[in-house]
Amino acid sequence: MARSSTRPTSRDVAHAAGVSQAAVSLVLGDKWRGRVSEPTAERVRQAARDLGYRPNLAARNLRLGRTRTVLLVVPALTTEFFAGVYTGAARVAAEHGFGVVLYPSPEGIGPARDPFASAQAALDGVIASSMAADALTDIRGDQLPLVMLDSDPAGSLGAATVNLDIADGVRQVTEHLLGLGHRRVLHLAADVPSWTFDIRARELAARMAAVPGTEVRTARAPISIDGARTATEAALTAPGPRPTAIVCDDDKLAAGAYKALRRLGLRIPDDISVTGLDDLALATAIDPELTTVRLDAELFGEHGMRALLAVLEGHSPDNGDIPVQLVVRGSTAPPPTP
Amino acid sequence: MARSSTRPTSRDVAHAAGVSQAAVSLVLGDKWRGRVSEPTAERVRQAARDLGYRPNLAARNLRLGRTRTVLLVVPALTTEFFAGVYTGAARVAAEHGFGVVLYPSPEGIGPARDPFASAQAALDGVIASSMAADALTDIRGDQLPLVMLDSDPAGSLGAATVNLDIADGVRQVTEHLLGLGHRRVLHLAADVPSWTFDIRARELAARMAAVPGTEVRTARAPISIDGARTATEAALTAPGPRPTAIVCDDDKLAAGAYKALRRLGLRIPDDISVTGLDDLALATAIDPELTTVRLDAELFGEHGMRALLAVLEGHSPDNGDIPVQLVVRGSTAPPPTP
DNA sequence: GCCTCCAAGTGTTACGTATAACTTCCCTCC
DNA sequence: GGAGGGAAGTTATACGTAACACTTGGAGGC
Repeated sequence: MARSSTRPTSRDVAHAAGVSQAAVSLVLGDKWRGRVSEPTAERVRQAARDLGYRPNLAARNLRLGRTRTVLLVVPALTTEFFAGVYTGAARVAAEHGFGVVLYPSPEGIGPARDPFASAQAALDGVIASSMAADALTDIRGDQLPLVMLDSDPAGSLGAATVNLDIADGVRQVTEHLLGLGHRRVLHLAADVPSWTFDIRARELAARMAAVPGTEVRTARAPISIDGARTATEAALTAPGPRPTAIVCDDDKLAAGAYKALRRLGLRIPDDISVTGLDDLALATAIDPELTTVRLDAELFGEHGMRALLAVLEGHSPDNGDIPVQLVVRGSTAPPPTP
Repeated sequence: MARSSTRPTSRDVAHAAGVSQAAVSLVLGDKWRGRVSEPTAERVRQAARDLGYRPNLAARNLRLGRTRTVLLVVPALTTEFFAGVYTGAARVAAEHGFGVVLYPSPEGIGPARDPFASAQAALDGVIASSMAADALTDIRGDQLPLVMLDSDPAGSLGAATVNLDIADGVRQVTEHLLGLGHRRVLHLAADVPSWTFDIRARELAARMAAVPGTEVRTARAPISIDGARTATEAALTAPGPRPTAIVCDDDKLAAGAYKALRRLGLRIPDDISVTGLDDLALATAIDPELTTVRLDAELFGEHGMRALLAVLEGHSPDNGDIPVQLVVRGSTAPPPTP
């Protein structure tokens, strides 16, 4: 049969179909109406099929000077949420003929390796989570179009930002707890420097401060179940009146709080209420099911991709935070009557 | 806002350093010892730094005819486990100057879109989970080197396979339960056609059949907490003697079983024991903590990558299943005395 | 003084593709 | 019967890089 070992090129297809390489490019690129006759086009397509021809992407990318490929930089840890982000981004990308390549910034210690060295695909642009901020310096070095997810609009050096309306989520949580009668709250905060966590603390403090006689204490923990358990135990065994509710920066922290409370013999929600943020699968796996804020990860990814496409086309993306929704489940109730 | 309209090329660097493009290529490619003097080399490096030069990967890939990039095809659903697989594979890849690109096969209905169209990077090889098997036909069409993860060695059409020793994990679970005195077991099976699940059923049945007076019933559920809850409730309210233990195909199914048992008013492990498989974060978030089989996802990824590198170099990879380890926690105990 | 050898480069080419510019042939219209 | 025009292609080129083959200017050997 044909020459083996090496992949067939468009020239091989051309030879097999008895036409020039240019004709093959026209036909397979779907730009042949009025330039190549239908029978000839069919002959080319048949030859391509017979040879199992696949265009060489490196060559195409070089020729076109663009790759229709975009990099999504995400933290390696919180995988469930960012799987949703990827799904949404990839869907929108596919609609526009783009591909998405993931760069999970390694969760080990130390700064992320250069994402461009690691994700060796040639790229048109980058979407980056602010939680993978250690990779950011590398990225800014390049002049690649960049969209930041959940990043401080003021501190993003001119990059476009797409944000979930976390502040509103925290507002909903706070109103919910205040409405139930809670006044002493423990804030179980993620021990990760990131704007998206800063904003939680700020909003919670502001909302609570607006009501007289309230108090917010803060405990910091790494984002892991064990870390959260330890921090919660320490906070609750400290002197002073016990909080009647724990507001957690995310669902994983809430799962850790559950374990601490169980150890301390406190019942949820009778003795103490707990809230999360994310609405992961975890939230309905634990008992009682967690009152939390649902973040629509896929919608987040879709908006991120759309923003990047806008930047690539020279428009400025339309901002506007993505709404989030409180989901009330069994982990919150009025505080115990003393 | 110096919109440098085009990215600098190696020719620009050459011009800035007063040398030829070839010299730039030699210096930056680290192949210059004895070919370029040290002062000149330093001038080139400085010019590259000044201009912010980054080699065009499309051009390099085209020239070299290889990309040092590998595709990892994973199912979009079970993200935590495959995050670990990615981490391990990426670590080994980096040691050999390779990059890894993820293709999470879309979890929607219908066959996966062509991964090569979607992950538009040019590729040297592919590692694919058998759980993303719907993408497999596309892959086999190409002649790309392929390594399958957790796939039937006999049915993989000659592709190399790397497998966890799931059979041994199930054996350990079964011995554990038999040792505690359990004789009637419910197998909560994943309703997903995949060799890795088939093997669980086969091994469980074989081990139980070796002991007289035992019985295995099977319930099938999609891999979701709600699906597992429904299936478990149905199985436990069916007529006949109630099983004293539930063996789940993975941890997520076990979480669903927990919810069903709580609804039915059955205590774990006093009334009924439960086991999982994976050892996700979920396993220690639920109460009581889950007895399960720890799969070392990172080690799995490392072995997969090593196997692919071997194939790329023309060797045949050394097979041998990856060991797994039973982790006994609070969800298993002797059956209740009647 | 001539040959050889080596260091330190330069000139050139090919990788596979997409497309602008050109050619050829044939048909139509005045 | 010549001008014009469209259909159906082909030829030629550039994208940015890596590497082979070649040049040049001395230093050293005999």
